[in-house]
Amino acid sequence: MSRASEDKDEECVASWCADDDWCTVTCTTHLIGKKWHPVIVHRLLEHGPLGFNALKEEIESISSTVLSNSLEDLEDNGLVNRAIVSEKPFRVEYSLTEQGTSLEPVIDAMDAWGEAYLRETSRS
Amino acid sequence: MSRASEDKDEECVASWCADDDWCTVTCTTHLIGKKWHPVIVHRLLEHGPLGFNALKEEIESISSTVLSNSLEDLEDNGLVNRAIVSEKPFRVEYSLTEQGTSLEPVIDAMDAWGEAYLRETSRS
DNA sequence: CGGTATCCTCATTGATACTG
DNA sequence: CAGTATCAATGAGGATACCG
Repeated sequence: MSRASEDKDEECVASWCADDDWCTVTCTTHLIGKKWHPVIVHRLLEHGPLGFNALKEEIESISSTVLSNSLEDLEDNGLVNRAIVSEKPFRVEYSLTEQGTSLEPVIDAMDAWGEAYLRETSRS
Repeated sequence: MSRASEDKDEECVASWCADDDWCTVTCTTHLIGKKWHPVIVHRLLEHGPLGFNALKEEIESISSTVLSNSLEDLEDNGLVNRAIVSEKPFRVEYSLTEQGTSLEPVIDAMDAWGEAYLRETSRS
């Protein structure tokens, strides 16, 4: 029952989102504002579909538990797709859905800004 | 001593940031990934300089404590400027620094994506 | 007005160990 | 390989009350 929680965010979206304009920003932060979410999306944008451990290697310093939880979260929100690509040697592949892929501008903007910020601050 | 913590992130930036590329995304999430940070920046981008309580009103449902902490955080990271504009009736104004203002593309992207996401999911 | 000081609760993170 | 189950530690978020 851990890999199915389709009941928690359908109405939640409506609840924490009033009709103001800032809710769109709040919405985004709720969906990808967790510590590792943007990084995961970034990785999938860069490398395409990845297996669980491959993804784990890419991110480095994330634990299985947290990666698992994060992926489930992203899956529930329709941003990431989980596909079983092989049964015998059991293999899965995580990839971005269309909605997940559409995050590219956001991630890119964050990427670019982070780079500029680091240049600014740690210029010695 | 609460309004001065200039020692905590100068080298911290270097510590959690290796030389990989993903650190730029991680960097951004560390700086504005907290729950209210993007909203605060969004508000300041929209309305320009605001006093403490004015900002609090704009955000709605944020407590003084959290707003205070968040602003201090943003200040420490050089994204927000705090100016005392009047002593007699004590008044301050929070505004974005240049670096804070440069977050506009990021916030805009989040804004746009959140809007699209909401359209997609809650289209009935 | 513009905050700070406490204190509390819950969420997130994570280490470790184990499973099919 | 691809996870899950537990449990411990931390920390963020927030209610309340009070101060200059």
